[in-house]
Amino acid sequence: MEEAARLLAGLQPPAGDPPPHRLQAPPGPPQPQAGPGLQDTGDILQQIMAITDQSLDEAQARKHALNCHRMKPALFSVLCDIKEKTVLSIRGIQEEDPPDAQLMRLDNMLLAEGVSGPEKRGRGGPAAIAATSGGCPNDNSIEHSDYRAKLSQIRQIYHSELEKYEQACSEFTTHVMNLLREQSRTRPISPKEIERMVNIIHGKFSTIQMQLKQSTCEAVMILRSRFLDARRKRRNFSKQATEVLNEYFYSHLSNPYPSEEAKEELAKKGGITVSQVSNWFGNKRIRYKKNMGKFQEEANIYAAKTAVDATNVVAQGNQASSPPTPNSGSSGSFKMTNSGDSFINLQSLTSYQNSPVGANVQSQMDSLHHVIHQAGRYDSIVGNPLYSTQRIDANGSWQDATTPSSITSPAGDPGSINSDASN
DNA sequence: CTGCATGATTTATA
DNA sequence: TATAAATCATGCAG
Repeated sequence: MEEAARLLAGLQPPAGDPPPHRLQAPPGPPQPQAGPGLQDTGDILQQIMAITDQSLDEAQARKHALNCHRMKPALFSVLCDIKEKTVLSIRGIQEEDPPDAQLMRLDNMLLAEGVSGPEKRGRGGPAAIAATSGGCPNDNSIEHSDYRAKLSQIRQIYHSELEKYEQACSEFTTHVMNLLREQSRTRPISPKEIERMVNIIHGKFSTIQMQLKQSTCEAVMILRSRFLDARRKRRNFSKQATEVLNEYFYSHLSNPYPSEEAKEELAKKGGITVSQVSNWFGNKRIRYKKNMGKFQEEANIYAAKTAVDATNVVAQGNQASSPPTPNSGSSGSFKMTNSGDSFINLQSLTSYQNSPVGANVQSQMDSLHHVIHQAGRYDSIVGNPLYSTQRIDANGSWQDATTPSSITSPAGDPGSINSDASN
């Protein structure tokens, strides 16, 4: 065995030669100082090298021949010997695992975005498209479904790629394992080494997988940012949403601050989000206050509408259909007592109802109040926002306390405060 | 193209 | 933290 080792040592490539490139052994003569045993070993090696060039059957036959070669056990033990020495140095290279933090981050993000993990098909695919193309006029949901459709597209690609990688990985692993098992008959390969090789392969493939995850994450991020940008692009609310919001606004003109529950209700009815409701009321309050003349017609329409509705509802004895009114009754800053004779008229108008006074009556009073105001003074004060302003001002409710002059001054020019629309 | 309408965002304030 | 006020940026009718 020792002799064989020495012989083999003579076959080692020269120092400068990169060892892995010797698969196709040059058919040149053996080493110059070749001895008799060396010739045999060289032959064997050469045959091994040439095995790739052979046809499969031929290769099989040659392999068999090699296995039966008289020098084979000696060569095998030499290889075992060499291996024993090199395996130690290989051990040290082994452990290099901890790029897991990033992988975890990617995994978490993909999970959070719904790309990986269980599929939740609430309204992602064709169903959502059908719903939006049908009756639902909600622009928001159109964008929403668009976003979801794109996301599910990403998800699909991700999963198919992942599957492909996994399949390729397992195929390759199986292939390598078979190869190694096969080769273990001619050279010493322990099961542990096979396992190690498998791990290496898995490592390589998981690197690819991580790249896939990374690019998927990037795609999702881009999609998200685009979606958010698109959301920033203003889209007008549906008629339904505007209707619902205006109804609430004008029927709660004395205190147009919907509670959280009311906002949710409105959001649901209008098919928009709660924060959109908040935005809308913020905009509406400020714009209404700034130029009431502009809104008078609208106010009339909605006030009359809701007043009629509420009256009908109350007449039927059903009080539950109106959204809860914050500060209804005597609570809050709203003071009805200052609103003058029209309020008294309003009281007499509404007093025919025998139902208990509650939110509905409050809203009716708001609505009717507005109508009465318009009916009484319309011909003389049409378009003058100061009239309505006074009413709100007199109620001491939600007028701007910091700029009372523009509201209370009877000679104020409505155009002068209409600065909002000028930009 | 222009000007107004309008939803969203930003900033200040209580 | 909710709201007022200012501002931004787009939608849309004329």
